[in-house]
Amino acid sequence: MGRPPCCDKIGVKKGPWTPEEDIILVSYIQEHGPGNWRAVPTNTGLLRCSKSCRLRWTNYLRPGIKRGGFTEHEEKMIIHLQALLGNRWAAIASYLPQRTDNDIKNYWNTHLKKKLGKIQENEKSNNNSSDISRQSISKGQWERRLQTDIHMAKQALCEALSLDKSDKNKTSTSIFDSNKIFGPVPSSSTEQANPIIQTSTYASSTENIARLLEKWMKKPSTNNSSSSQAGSSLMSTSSPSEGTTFLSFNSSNSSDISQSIEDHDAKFDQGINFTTTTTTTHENNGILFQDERKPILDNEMPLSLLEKWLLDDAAAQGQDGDFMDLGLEETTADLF
DNA sequence: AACAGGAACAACCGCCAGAGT
DNA sequence: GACTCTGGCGGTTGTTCCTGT
Repeated sequence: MGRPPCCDKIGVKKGPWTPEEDIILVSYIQEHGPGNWRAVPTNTGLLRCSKSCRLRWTNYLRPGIKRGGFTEHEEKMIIHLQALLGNRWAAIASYLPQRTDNDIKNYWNTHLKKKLGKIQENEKSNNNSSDISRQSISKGQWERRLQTDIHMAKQALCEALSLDKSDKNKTSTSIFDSNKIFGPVPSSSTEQANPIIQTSTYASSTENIARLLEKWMKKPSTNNSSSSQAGSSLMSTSSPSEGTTFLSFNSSNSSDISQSIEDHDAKFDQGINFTTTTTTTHENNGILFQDERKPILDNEMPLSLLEKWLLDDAAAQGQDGDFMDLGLEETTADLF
C-alpha cells in the first residue's frame, strides 16, 4: 500500500547545511542527477530528509543560480510580475531564470514590499484622488484586456485542437483557468462578457502565460538581460559548489564559469532556447555537470521579449496607455 | 567596545495535487 | 478506489549579519 516513507523524522538533522554536506549532496547529484530525492539521504548518508536535500539543491546548490543583489531591472520585473501574477513566486521565478522562487520571495518580503508600502503611504498622504481613480480605471482596463486575450487564446487553441464545443461546459476538461494562474478576477461586468474564464482549467505551466501574453509583444526585444553581473555575484558566495552551468569544488576556474554564464546569457538575449537538461561538454576538474538552468520551453517567448513587455511602457499599450499604465508605472517609477 | 534593533537570508513548516501501490 | 508518499509551492520562522547608539 503506497510508497515507503521518504524519511523517518527521527535522527534527521535540521538547521544550516555545512560545506561537507553540500559537497556530499552535489557529488551525489552530479553522479545520479537530481530527482528521486527519497533515495538521496540513504545513499549519501546525509542525516537530512529528502525534502531538505531537494530544497538545498534547488534553492542554493543548483547550477546557474545567481545570488547577490537584485538589479534594478530585476526589481522592476518582479514588481510587474507580482502585480500580474500575485504571490506565485515559482511562476515569477520562471521569468528570472537565475533566481529561485525562494530568493524572489525573500527579496519581495524584505525589500520591495516595504518600498511599495512607503510609496503607497506617500500617495495616500498626498491624497491624490485623481491618480487613484485613474489607477483603478487602468487596472480594470488591463484586466479586461487580459481576459479578452485569454478568451481569444482559448478559442484559437480549441480550433487548433478541434475540441468539441460541449467541452466548454465541463470544468474538468477545459483548457484555461485564469483564476488559477492570474488569481481571482474581481467581480465585474467582464465576467459576463467572458464566461469561459470562470469555468476552465489551465494547463498549469508558466509558458502558457507567456503564450497568452505573446500577442501583446509587438516587436523582438534588443534588451539586455539582467544577468550581466551574474559572474561576479556567483563567485562571491560562500558555497563551494556555487557556479553556473558547471560546478567546481574549487573556484580556480572562475573565469571559465563566468564565461559560461555570459555565453548562456548571450544566447538568452538572442532568444535562443536551451532546455533544462542540456548536458554540457564543459569540463572542470574532470567533472561534468548538467545544465539545470530553468527551461525556456519550446513555446515560450524568449525572456527578453517578456522583459521588453514588462519594462517598456509603450510596448503593450497605445499612446493612452491601457495595459501597464495601471499606476504601477507611477508607483515603481518612484522606486528607482 | 557593547548592546539593541533591524535587515537579510537560509531553512523549515504545512498544505496540496498528482502519482504510485 | 483507498491509501500513502513525493514533489512543489507559499508562508513563516530562526539565525546571522549589519548598523546605529
